[in-house]
Amino acid sequence: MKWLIKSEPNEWSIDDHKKVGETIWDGVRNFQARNYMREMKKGDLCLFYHSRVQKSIVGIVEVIKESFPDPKDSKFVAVDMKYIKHLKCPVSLEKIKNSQLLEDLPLIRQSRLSVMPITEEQWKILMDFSEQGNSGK
DNA sequence: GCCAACGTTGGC
DNA sequence: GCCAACGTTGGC
Repeated sequence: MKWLIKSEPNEWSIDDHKKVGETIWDGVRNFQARNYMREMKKGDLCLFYHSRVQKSIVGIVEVIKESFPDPKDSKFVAVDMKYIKHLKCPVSLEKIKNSQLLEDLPLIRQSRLSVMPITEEQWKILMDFSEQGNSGK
């Protein structure tokens, strides 16, 4: 499956993730997001979204270890993620909103959800956007 | 920085 | 088990 995960770049950015390569993805404190994380499989790819400050999808990471109890709160779960790459051009929230093809993305529908599944079709559209440029910063 | 939306908590 | 109060997220 494919996913989209959010992070505030002030707290954890795609650049931080690039530096360390592989790291734990923890701190998710929402049951719906947790349930999605439990479904993540090794090898699944995730879009990395910067919330608040940049509001753009900026890169791709890969699940390298499936869900295990969050070390800080065992009611929730964490996974391990490996940095794959930055997108050629970030895909802004504005651009996603303007695309009718993506209006069903939970990112639009449910702005507070921090982990969400992405369909193959949505993934493909977003990959196209990331190649096109002029997506704004 | 504000505040709407929404998830969670806790008193009843 | 309901729902008001509270806390947090994240777009604007």
